[in-house]
Amino acid sequence: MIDLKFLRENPDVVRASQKGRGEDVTIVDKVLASDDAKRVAITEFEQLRAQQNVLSKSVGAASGDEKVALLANSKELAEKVKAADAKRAELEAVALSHAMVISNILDPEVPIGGEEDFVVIEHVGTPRDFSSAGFVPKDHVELGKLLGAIDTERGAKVSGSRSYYLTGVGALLEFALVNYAISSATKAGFIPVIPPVLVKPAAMEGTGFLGQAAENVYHLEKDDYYLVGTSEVPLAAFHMDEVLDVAKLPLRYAGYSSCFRREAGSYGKDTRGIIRVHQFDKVEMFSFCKPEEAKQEHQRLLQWEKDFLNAMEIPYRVIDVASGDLGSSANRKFDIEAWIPTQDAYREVTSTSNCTEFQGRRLNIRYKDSDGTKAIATLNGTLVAIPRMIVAILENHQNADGTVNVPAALQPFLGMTRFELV
RNA sequence: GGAGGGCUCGCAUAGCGGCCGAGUGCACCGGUCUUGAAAACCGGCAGGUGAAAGCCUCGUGGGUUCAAAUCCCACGCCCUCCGCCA
Repeated sequence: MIDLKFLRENPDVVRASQKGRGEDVTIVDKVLASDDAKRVAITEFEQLRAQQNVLSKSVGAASGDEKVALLANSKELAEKVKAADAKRAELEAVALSHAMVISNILDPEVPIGGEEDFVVIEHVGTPRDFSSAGFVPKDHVELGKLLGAIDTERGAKVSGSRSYYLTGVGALLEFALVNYAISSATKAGFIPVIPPVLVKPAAMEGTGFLGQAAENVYHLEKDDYYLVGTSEVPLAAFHMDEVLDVAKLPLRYAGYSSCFRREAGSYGKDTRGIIRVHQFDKVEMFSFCKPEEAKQEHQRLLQWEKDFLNAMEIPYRVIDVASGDLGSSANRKFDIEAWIPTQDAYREVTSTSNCTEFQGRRLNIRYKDSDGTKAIATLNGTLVAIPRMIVAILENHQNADGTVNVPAALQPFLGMTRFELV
Protein backbone atom coordinates (compact mmCIF):
# COMPACT_ATOMS: atom_id res chain seq x y z
CA MET A 1 0.00 0.00 0.00
CA ILE A 2 1.15 3.48 -0.70
CA ASP A 3 1.69 6.02 2.06
CA LEU A 4 -1.58 7.94 2.44
CA LYS A 5 0.18 10.90 3.97
CA PHE A 6 2.41 11.07 0.93
CA LEU A 7 -0.62 10.79 -1.32
CA ARG A 8 -2.39 13.66 0.44
CA GLU A 9 0.65 15.86 0.06
CA ASN A 10 1.70 14.78 -3.43
CA PRO A 11 -1.35 13.63 -5.38
CA ASP A 12 0.23 14.65 -8.68
CA VAL A 13 3.21 12.38 -8.17
CA VAL A 14 0.86 9.46 -7.61
CA ARG A 15 -1.24 10.37 -10.63
CA ALA A 16 1.86 10.49 -12.79
CA SER A 17 2.96 7.12 -11.45
CA GLN A 18 -0.40 5.52 -12.19
CA LYS A 19 -0.35 7.02 -15.66
CA GLY A 20 3.15 5.75 -16.31
CA ARG A 21 2.03 2.25 -15.45
CA GLY A 22 -0.97 2.50 -17.71
CA GLU A 23 -3.23 2.14 -14.70
CA ASP A 24 -6.28 3.99 -13.44
CA VAL A 25 -5.46 7.61 -12.63
CA THR A 26 -8.92 8.58 -11.35
CA ILE A 27 -8.48 6.22 -8.41
CA VAL A 28 -6.24 8.86 -6.85
CA ASP A 29 -9.16 11.23 -6.38
CA LYS A 30 -11.35 8.43 -5.11
CA VAL A 31 -8.76 7.61 -2.50
CA LEU A 32 -8.41 11.24 -1.48
CA ALA A 33 -12.18 11.60 -1.12
CA SER A 34 -12.73 8.37 0.76
CA ASP A 35 -9.75 9.05 3.01
CA ASP A 36 -11.19 12.43 3.84
CA ALA A 37 -14.61 10.99 4.63
CA LYS A 38 -12.96 8.34 6.77
CA ARG A 39 -11.02 10.88 8.78
CA VAL A 40 -14.14 12.96 9.44
CA ALA A 41 -16.02 9.86 10.59
CA ILE A 42 -13.19 8.87 12.90
CA THR A 43 -13.17 12.29 14.52
CA GLU A 44 -16.94 12.20 15.03
CA PHE A 45 -16.82 8.80 16.55
CA GLU A 46 -13.94 9.64 18.84
CA GLN A 47 -15.63 12.75 20.16
CA LEU A 48 -18.81 10.85 20.97
CA ARG A 49 -16.84 8.06 22.52
CA ALA A 50 -14.95 10.48 24.73
CA GLN A 51 -18.26 11.87 26.00
CA GLN A 52 -19.53 8.39 26.63
CA ASN A 53 -16.46 7.41 28.58
CA VAL A 54 -16.84 10.42 30.86
CA LEU A 55 -20.55 9.87 31.33
CA SER A 56 -20.13 6.17 32.04
CA LYS A 57 -17.70 6.93 34.78
CA SER A 58 -20.10 9.34 36.42
CA VAL A 59 -22.85 6.72 36.32
CA GLY A 60 -20.74 4.38 38.37
CA ALA A 61 -20.14 7.08 40.96
CA ALA A 62 -23.75 8.26 41.19
CA SER A 63 -26.72 6.78 43.03
CA GLY A 64 -30.47 7.23 43.48
CA ASP A 65 -32.38 9.67 41.29
CA GLU A 66 -29.20 11.12 39.98
CA LYS A 67 -28.17 7.75 38.67
CA VAL A 68 -31.50 7.17 36.96
CA ALA A 69 -31.20 10.47 35.13
CA LEU A 70 -27.63 9.78 34.06
CA LEU A 71 -28.56 6.33 32.84
CA ALA A 72 -31.18 7.80 30.52
CA ASN A 73 -28.62 10.17 29.05
CA SER A 74 -26.07 7.46 28.70
CA LYS A 75 -28.42 5.16 26.93
CA GLU A 76 -29.16 7.79 24.32
CA LEU A 77 -25.50 8.55 23.86
CA ALA A 78 -24.72 4.87 23.50
CA GLU A 79 -27.01 4.71 20.49
CA LYS A 80 -25.22 7.60 18.86
CA VAL A 81 -21.83 6.07 19.55
CA LYS A 82 -22.92 2.82 18.01
CA ALA A 83 -24.14 4.54 14.87
CA ALA A 84 -21.00 6.63 14.57
CA ASP A 85 -18.86 3.55 15.07
CA ALA A 86 -20.67 1.66 12.34
CA LYS A 87 -20.25 4.56 9.98
CA ARG A 88 -16.57 4.83 10.82
CA ALA A 89 -15.98 1.13 10.19
CA GLU A 90 -17.77 1.27 6.88
CA LEU A 91 -15.90 4.32 5.62
CA GLU A 92 -12.60 2.88 6.77
CA ALA A 93 -13.24 -0.25 4.78
CA VAL A 94 -14.13 1.77 1.69
CA ALA A 95 -11.04 3.94 2.05
CA LEU A 96 -8.80 0.91 2.49
CA SER A 97 -10.26 -0.92 -0.49
CA HIS A 98 -9.59 2.13 -2.64
CA ALA A 99 -6.10 2.68 -1.31
CA MET A 100 -5.14 -0.94 -1.94
CA VAL A 101 -5.78 -0.47 -5.65
CA ILE A 102 -3.00 2.04 -6.14
CA SER A 103 0.30 0.51 -7.22
CA ASN A 104 3.66 1.40 -5.79
CA ILE A 105 4.99 4.78 -6.87
CA LEU A 106 7.46 4.48 -9.70
CA ASP A 107 11.08 5.26 -9.16
CA PRO A 108 11.70 8.42 -11.24
CA GLU A 109 14.42 6.56 -13.13
CA VAL A 110 12.09 3.87 -14.47
CA PRO A 111 11.78 4.02 -18.26
CA ILE A 112 8.20 4.98 -19.07
CA GLY A 113 6.34 2.81 -21.52
CA GLY A 114 5.12 -0.70 -22.26
CA GLU A 115 6.85 -4.06 -22.25
CA GLU A 116 8.96 -3.15 -25.29
CA ASP A 117 10.26 0.08 -23.81
CA PHE A 118 12.84 -1.38 -21.49
CA VAL A 119 16.34 0.06 -21.43
CA VAL A 120 19.33 -2.22 -21.82
CA ILE A 121 21.80 -1.46 -19.06
CA GLU A 122 24.61 -3.76 -20.13
CA HIS A 123 25.63 -6.84 -22.04
CA VAL A 124 27.90 -9.40 -20.43
CA GLY A 125 29.60 -12.16 -22.38
CA THR A 126 29.36 -12.91 -26.06
CA PRO A 127 26.94 -15.39 -27.63
CA ARG A 128 28.72 -18.37 -29.16
CA ASP A 129 29.11 -18.48 -32.90
CA PHE A 130 27.77 -21.93 -33.69
CA SER A 131 28.17 -21.58 -37.45
CA SER A 132 31.91 -21.10 -37.14
CA ALA A 133 31.95 -24.10 -34.82
CA GLY A 134 30.35 -25.94 -37.69
CA PHE A 135 27.04 -27.08 -36.25
CA VAL A 136 23.48 -25.99 -35.71
CA PRO A 137 22.57 -25.82 -32.04
CA LYS A 138 19.81 -28.11 -30.81
CA ASP A 139 17.14 -26.71 -28.60
CA HIS A 140 16.78 -27.75 -24.95
CA VAL A 141 13.88 -30.11 -25.67
CA GLU A 142 15.99 -32.11 -28.07
CA LEU A 143 19.06 -31.97 -25.84
CA GLY A 144 16.95 -32.92 -22.84
CA LYS A 145 15.78 -36.01 -24.68
CA LEU A 146 19.27 -37.00 -25.85
CA LEU A 147 20.62 -36.65 -22.32
CA GLY A 148 17.65 -38.26 -20.64
CA ALA A 149 17.27 -35.02 -18.67
CA ILE A 150 13.86 -33.65 -19.60
CA ASP A 151 10.67 -35.52 -20.43
CA THR A 152 7.92 -33.18 -21.61
CA GLU A 153 5.84 -35.87 -23.30
CA ARG A 154 5.22 -37.78 -20.13
CA GLY A 155 4.84 -34.48 -18.31
CA ALA A 156 1.92 -33.71 -20.63
CA LYS A 157 0.50 -37.20 -20.23
CA VAL A 158 0.40 -36.94 -16.47
CA SER A 159 -0.12 -33.26 -15.78
CA GLY A 160 -1.16 -31.62 -19.02
CA SER A 161 0.46 -28.86 -20.98
CA ARG A 162 3.41 -26.91 -19.56
CA SER A 163 4.45 -29.84 -17.41
CA TYR A 164 7.61 -31.89 -17.46
CA TYR A 165 9.72 -34.40 -15.64
CA LEU A 166 13.35 -33.75 -14.84
CA THR A 167 15.07 -37.11 -14.97
CA GLY A 168 18.62 -38.42 -14.61
CA VAL A 169 21.14 -35.62 -15.09
CA GLY A 170 18.22 -33.20 -15.37
CA ALA A 171 17.23 -33.98 -11.80
CA LEU A 172 20.87 -33.94 -10.70
CA LEU A 173 21.33 -30.59 -12.38
CA GLU A 174 18.49 -29.12 -10.33
CA PHE A 175 20.08 -30.35 -7.12
CA ALA A 176 23.44 -28.95 -8.18
CA LEU A 177 21.98 -25.56 -9.09
CA VAL A 178 20.10 -25.38 -5.83
CA ASN A 179 23.10 -26.43 -3.79
CA TYR A 180 25.36 -23.98 -5.55
CA ALA A 181 22.79 -21.20 -5.09
CA ILE A 182 22.16 -21.91 -1.43
CA SER A 183 25.83 -22.29 -0.59
CA SER A 184 26.76 -19.01 -2.26
CA ALA A 185 23.78 -17.24 -0.70
CA THR A 186 24.74 -18.56 2.72
CA LYS A 187 28.27 -17.27 2.22
CA ALA A 188 26.80 -13.87 1.39
CA GLY A 189 24.92 -13.88 4.69
CA PHE A 190 21.50 -15.03 3.57
CA ILE A 191 19.50 -17.26 5.88
CA PRO A 192 18.45 -20.34 3.90
CA VAL A 193 14.73 -21.05 4.11
CA ILE A 194 12.33 -23.71 2.92
CA PRO A 195 8.99 -21.93 3.16
CA PRO A 196 5.42 -23.13 2.89
CA VAL A 197 4.03 -22.81 -0.63
CA LEU A 198 0.42 -23.12 0.46
CA VAL A 199 -0.56 -19.80 2.00
CA LYS A 200 -3.53 -17.92 3.40
CA PRO A 201 -5.15 -14.99 1.61
CA ALA A 202 -3.49 -12.44 3.89
CA ALA A 203 -0.03 -13.43 2.69
CA MET A 204 -1.09 -13.28 -0.95
CA GLU A 205 -2.91 -10.00 -0.51
CA GLY A 206 -0.09 -8.44 1.49
CA THR A 207 2.53 -9.16 -1.14
CA GLY A 208 0.31 -7.69 -3.83
CA PHE A 209 -0.53 -10.79 -5.84
CA LEU A 210 -4.31 -10.61 -5.65
CA GLY A 211 -4.61 -7.49 -7.77
CA GLN A 212 -3.56 -7.50 -11.42
CA ALA A 213 -1.65 -10.77 -10.94
CA ALA A 214 -4.60 -12.69 -9.47
CA GLU A 215 -5.45 -14.54 -12.65
CA ASN A 216 -2.08 -16.24 -12.60
CA VAL A 217 -2.47 -17.62 -9.11
CA TYR A 218 -3.80 -21.06 -8.23
CA HIS A 219 -6.51 -20.80 -5.61
CA LEU A 220 -7.79 -23.79 -3.65
CA GLU A 221 -11.34 -22.64 -3.19
CA LYS A 222 -12.51 -25.34 -0.88
CA ASP A 223 -9.97 -24.39 1.75
CA ASP A 224 -9.28 -20.80 0.70
CA TYR A 225 -5.58 -21.39 0.31
CA TYR A 226 -3.30 -20.20 -2.45
CA LEU A 227 -0.37 -21.90 -4.12
CA VAL A 228 2.39 -19.33 -4.29
CA GLY A 229 3.86 -18.25 -7.61
CA THR A 230 7.14 -17.44 -5.90
CA SER A 231 8.62 -17.86 -2.45
CA GLU A 232 8.65 -14.06 -2.31
CA VAL A 233 5.17 -14.51 -0.83
CA PRO A 234 5.97 -16.67 2.20
CA LEU A 235 9.32 -14.91 2.68
CA ALA A 236 7.72 -11.46 2.77
CA ALA A 237 4.93 -12.70 5.03
CA PHE A 238 7.45 -14.40 7.33
CA HIS A 239 7.66 -11.21 9.39
CA MET A 240 4.03 -10.17 8.96
CA ASP A 241 2.77 -8.08 11.90
CA GLU A 242 6.23 -7.84 13.41
CA VAL A 243 8.51 -5.03 14.46
CA LEU A 244 12.10 -5.76 13.49
CA ASP A 245 15.17 -4.58 15.34
CA VAL A 246 17.02 -1.99 13.27
CA ALA A 247 20.34 -3.49 14.33
CA LYS A 248 19.49 -6.72 12.49
CA LEU A 249 18.87 -5.00 9.15
CA PRO A 250 19.30 -5.76 6.37
CA LEU A 251 17.74 -9.13 7.03
CA ARG A 252 18.27 -11.43 4.06
CA TYR A 253 16.65 -14.78 3.31
CA ALA A 254 17.20 -17.23 0.49
CA GLY A 255 14.10 -19.34 -0.03
CA TYR A 256 14.00 -22.56 -2.00
CA SER A 257 10.54 -23.60 -3.05
CA SER A 258 8.25 -24.78 -5.75
CA CYS A 259 6.38 -22.07 -7.63
CA PHE A 260 3.01 -22.42 -9.31
CA ARG A 261 1.68 -20.30 -12.14
CA ARG A 262 -1.53 -20.62 -14.08
CA GLU A 263 -0.04 -18.84 -17.09
CA ALA A 264 -3.46 -17.53 -18.00
CA GLY A 265 -3.30 -15.28 -21.01
CA SER A 266 -0.09 -16.82 -22.31
CA TYR A 267 -1.78 -19.33 -24.59
CA GLY A 268 0.40 -20.12 -27.52
CA LYS A 269 3.46 -18.48 -25.97
CA ASP A 270 6.48 -20.69 -25.34
CA THR A 271 4.45 -23.85 -25.67
CA ARG A 272 7.51 -25.92 -26.50
CA GLY A 273 9.87 -26.97 -23.76
CA ILE A 274 10.25 -25.76 -20.22
CA ILE A 275 10.61 -22.01 -20.64
CA ARG A 276 7.07 -21.36 -19.41
CA VAL A 277 5.65 -23.98 -17.08
CA HIS A 278 2.99 -24.32 -14.40
CA GLN A 279 5.33 -25.59 -11.72
CA PHE A 280 9.01 -25.09 -11.11
CA ASP A 281 11.53 -24.69 -8.35
CA LYS A 282 13.37 -21.54 -7.57
CA VAL A 283 15.85 -20.07 -5.14
CA GLU A 284 14.72 -16.58 -4.28
CA MET A 285 16.56 -13.84 -2.43
CA PHE A 286 14.49 -11.66 -0.16
CA SER A 287 15.64 -8.66 1.81
CA PHE A 288 14.15 -6.51 4.55
CA CYS A 289 15.97 -3.20 4.92
CA LYS A 290 15.63 0.44 5.84
CA PRO A 291 13.86 2.45 3.13
CA GLU A 292 16.83 4.74 2.64
CA GLU A 293 19.00 1.73 1.88
CA ALA A 294 16.63 0.01 -0.53
CA LYS A 295 18.17 1.40 -3.69
CA GLN A 296 21.64 0.15 -2.78
CA GLU A 297 20.22 -3.16 -1.68
CA HIS A 298 18.55 -3.48 -5.06
CA GLN A 299 21.95 -3.09 -6.72
CA ARG A 300 23.38 -5.75 -4.43
CA LEU A 301 20.66 -8.22 -5.33
CA LEU A 302 21.29 -7.51 -9.00
CA GLN A 303 24.99 -8.13 -8.48
CA TRP A 304 24.34 -11.51 -6.85
CA GLU A 305 22.16 -12.43 -9.80
CA LYS A 306 24.92 -11.42 -12.20
CA ASP A 307 27.45 -13.41 -10.18
CA PHE A 308 25.27 -16.47 -10.66
CA LEU A 309 25.00 -16.03 -14.43
CA ASN A 310 28.73 -15.38 -14.63
CA ALA A 311 29.41 -18.59 -12.75
CA MET A 312 27.19 -20.45 -15.19
CA GLU A 313 29.25 -18.89 -18.01
CA ILE A 314 26.18 -17.75 -19.86
CA PRO A 315 26.01 -14.55 -21.96
CA TYR A 316 23.30 -12.19 -20.80
CA ARG A 317 22.05 -8.66 -20.72
CA VAL A 318 20.54 -6.62 -17.91
CA ILE A 319 17.46 -4.55 -18.60
CA ASP A 320 15.71 -1.79 -16.71
CA VAL A 321 12.10 -2.91 -17.02
CA ALA A 322 9.64 -0.29 -18.30
CA SER A 323 6.87 1.17 -16.15
CA GLY A 324 4.02 -0.70 -17.80
CA ASP A 325 5.65 -4.05 -17.14
CA LEU A 326 6.31 -3.69 -13.40
CA GLY A 327 4.43 -5.68 -10.78
CA SER A 328 2.13 -3.57 -8.65
CA SER A 329 4.43 -3.83 -5.62
CA ALA A 330 7.62 -2.88 -7.43
CA ASN A 331 8.87 0.65 -7.91
CA ARG A 332 11.71 -0.54 -10.11
CA LYS A 333 12.72 -3.85 -11.62
CA PHE A 334 15.80 -5.22 -13.33
CA ASP A 335 15.62 -8.38 -15.39
CA ILE A 336 18.53 -10.50 -16.44
CA GLU A 337 18.01 -12.08 -19.80
CA ALA A 338 20.16 -15.00 -20.82
CA TRP A 339 21.13 -15.68 -24.39
CA ILE A 340 19.14 -18.57 -25.79
CA PRO A 341 20.92 -19.70 -29.00
CA THR A 342 18.03 -21.53 -30.66
CA GLN A 343 15.73 -18.58 -30.17
CA ASP A 344 18.38 -16.13 -31.26
CA ALA A 345 17.20 -13.99 -28.37
CA TYR A 346 17.76 -12.93 -24.81
CA ARG A 347 15.11 -14.39 -22.50
CA GLU A 348 14.32 -13.49 -18.91
CA VAL A 349 15.93 -15.84 -16.42
CA THR A 350 16.03 -13.77 -13.25
CA SER A 351 14.44 -10.60 -11.99
CA THR A 352 14.86 -8.30 -9.04
CA SER A 353 12.33 -5.80 -7.72
CA ASN A 354 12.51 -3.00 -5.21
CA CYS A 355 9.17 -2.89 -3.43
CA THR A 356 10.18 -0.06 -1.07
CA GLU A 357 7.67 0.12 1.83
CA PHE A 358 4.72 -1.00 -0.28
CA GLN A 359 4.60 -4.60 0.97
CA GLY A 360 5.81 -3.56 4.40
CA ARG A 361 2.71 -1.44 4.89
CA ARG A 362 0.35 -4.09 3.58
CA LEU A 363 1.91 -6.81 5.71
CA ASN A 364 2.36 -4.54 8.70
CA ILE A 365 6.09 -5.12 8.97
CA ARG A 366 7.98 -2.33 10.66
CA TYR A 367 11.34 -1.64 12.19
CA LYS A 368 12.20 0.32 15.23
CA ASP A 369 15.01 2.79 15.62
CA SER A 370 15.71 5.64 18.03
CA ASP A 371 13.02 7.90 16.60
CA GLY A 372 10.14 5.53 16.21
CA THR A 373 8.57 2.65 14.38
CA LYS A 374 8.47 2.85 10.61
CA ALA A 375 7.41 0.75 7.65
CA ILE A 376 10.18 -1.50 6.37
CA ALA A 377 11.34 -1.80 2.77
CA THR A 378 11.37 -5.15 0.99
CA LEU A 379 13.20 -6.36 -2.08
CA ASN A 380 13.30 -9.62 -3.92
CA GLY A 381 15.43 -11.19 -6.58
CA THR A 382 15.73 -14.54 -8.30
CA LEU A 383 18.95 -16.34 -7.61
CA VAL A 384 18.02 -19.21 -9.86
CA ALA A 385 14.80 -20.33 -11.51
CA ILE A 386 15.54 -23.95 -12.34
CA PRO A 387 13.90 -24.68 -15.71
CA ARG A 388 15.04 -21.52 -17.45
CA MET A 389 18.54 -21.93 -16.08
CA ILE A 390 18.57 -25.51 -17.34
CA VAL A 391 17.51 -24.28 -20.76
CA ALA A 392 20.29 -21.70 -20.78
CA ILE A 393 22.94 -24.16 -19.63
CA LEU A 394 22.01 -26.94 -22.03
CA GLU A 395 21.70 -24.70 -25.05
CA ASN A 396 24.77 -22.56 -24.45
CA HIS A 397 27.14 -25.34 -23.42
CA GLN A 398 26.17 -27.99 -25.93
CA ASN A 399 28.57 -29.80 -28.21
CA ALA A 400 27.96 -30.91 -31.78
CA ASP A 401 27.09 -34.46 -30.71
CA GLY A 402 24.50 -33.32 -28.16
CA THR A 403 26.64 -33.73 -25.07
CA VAL A 404 26.79 -30.72 -22.78
CA ASN A 405 29.73 -29.30 -20.85
CA VAL A 406 29.10 -28.62 -17.18
CA PRO A 407 30.15 -25.10 -16.05
CA ALA A 408 33.15 -25.30 -13.73
CA ALA A 409 31.21 -23.84 -10.80
CA LEU A 410 28.73 -26.71 -10.90
CA GLN A 411 31.23 -29.53 -11.35
CA PRO A 412 31.89 -29.98 -7.62
CA PHE A 413 28.15 -30.23 -7.04
CA LEU A 414 27.57 -32.67 -9.88
CA GLY A 415 30.67 -34.78 -9.79
CA MET A 416 30.94 -34.65 -13.57
CA THR A 417 32.29 -32.37 -16.24
CA ARG A 418 29.99 -33.33 -19.07
CA PHE A 419 26.46 -34.60 -19.60
CA GLU A 420 26.64 -37.65 -21.83
CA LEU A 421 24.08 -39.09 -24.24
CA VAL A 422 21.91 -41.88 -22.89
C1' G B 1 -12.49 -36.45 12.55
C1' G B 2 -13.79 -36.99 18.28
C1' A B 3 -12.83 -35.35 23.74
C1' G B 4 -10.63 -31.93 27.01
C1' G B 5 -7.32 -27.59 28.61
C1' G B 6 -5.34 -22.82 27.48
C1' C B 7 -4.60 -17.78 24.98
C1' U B 8 -3.49 -10.73 29.75
C1' C B 9 2.17 -5.35 28.51
C1' G B 10 9.69 -9.55 26.30
C1' C B 11 8.89 -14.08 29.82
C1' A B 12 5.96 -15.79 34.10
C1' U B 13 1.73 -14.62 36.65
C1' A B 14 -2.68 -11.42 39.29
C1' G B 15 -7.13 -9.56 37.85
C1' C B 16 -14.68 -8.61 42.15
C1' G B 17 -18.84 -5.85 35.27
C1' G B 18 -17.22 0.53 36.99
C1' C B 19 -11.50 2.82 41.43
C1' C B 20 -7.92 -1.78 35.22
C1' G B 21 -4.55 0.13 29.89
C1' A B 22 -4.08 -3.28 33.70
C1' G B 23 -0.89 -5.26 39.87
C1' U B 24 3.44 -8.47 41.06
C1' G B 25 8.10 -11.21 39.88
C1' C B 26 11.99 -11.92 36.24
C1' A B 27 14.40 -9.69 32.24
C1' C B 28 15.75 -4.91 30.27
C1' C B 29 17.33 0.54 30.55
C1' G B 30 19.14 4.81 33.65
C1' G B 31 21.09 6.24 38.46
C1' U B 32 23.22 5.75 43.74
C1' C B 33 26.84 2.74 46.17
C1' U B 34 31.75 0.13 44.50
C1' U B 35 38.74 0.29 42.42
C1' G B 36 35.54 -2.81 39.03
C1' A B 37 31.54 -6.18 39.27
C1' A B 38 27.65 -8.59 41.99
C1' A B 39 24.14 -7.48 45.66
C1' A B 40 21.18 -3.68 47.65
C1' C B 41 18.50 0.73 46.89
C1' C B 42 16.03 4.68 43.67
C1' G B 43 13.69 5.60 38.99
C1' G B 44 11.93 4.06 34.10
C1' C B 45 9.81 0.29 31.16
C1' A B 46 3.48 -2.23 25.80
C1' G B 47 1.91 -0.55 21.18
C1' G B 48 -0.94 2.25 17.38
C1' U B 49 -2.95 6.98 15.89
C1' G B 50 -2.90 12.18 16.71
C1' A B 51 0.12 18.80 16.95
C1' A B 52 -2.46 17.94 21.39
C1' A B 53 -6.68 16.62 24.06
C1' G B 54 -8.30 12.23 23.09
C1' C B 55 -9.36 7.54 20.84
C1' C B 56 -8.07 2.33 20.06
C1' U B 57 -5.70 -2.38 21.55
C1' C B 58 -6.04 -8.01 27.42
C1' G B 59 -5.95 -14.26 20.53
C1' U B 60 -9.81 -12.49 16.42
C1' G B 61 -14.76 -11.08 15.26
C1' G B 62 -19.68 -10.36 16.99
C1' G B 63 -23.27 -9.74 21.15
C1' U B 64 -25.30 -8.20 26.22
C1' U B 65 -24.64 -3.49 29.16
C1' C B 66 -24.83 3.43 30.50
C1' A B 67 -20.03 0.65 31.27
C1' A B 68 -16.51 -5.71 29.33
C1' A B 69 -9.76 -8.30 30.45
C1' U B 70 -14.06 -9.73 33.45
C1' C B 71 -20.72 -12.21 31.03
C1' C B 72 -22.62 -14.75 26.16
C1' C B 73 -21.73 -16.66 20.95
C1' A B 74 -18.64 -17.90 16.81
C1' C B 75 -13.89 -18.47 14.86
C1' G B 76 -8.42 -18.88 15.14
C1' C B 77 -4.01 -20.65 17.30
C1' C B 78 -1.41 -23.69 20.96
C1' C B 79 -1.21 -28.08 24.31
C1' U B 80 -3.01 -33.18 25.97
C1' C B 81 -5.68 -37.74 24.79
C1' C B 82 -8.29 -41.05 20.94
C1' G B 83 -8.88 -42.40 15.61
C1' C B 84 -6.64 -42.06 10.63
C1' C B 85 -2.12 -41.06 8.03
C1' A B 86 3.09 -39.14 4.37
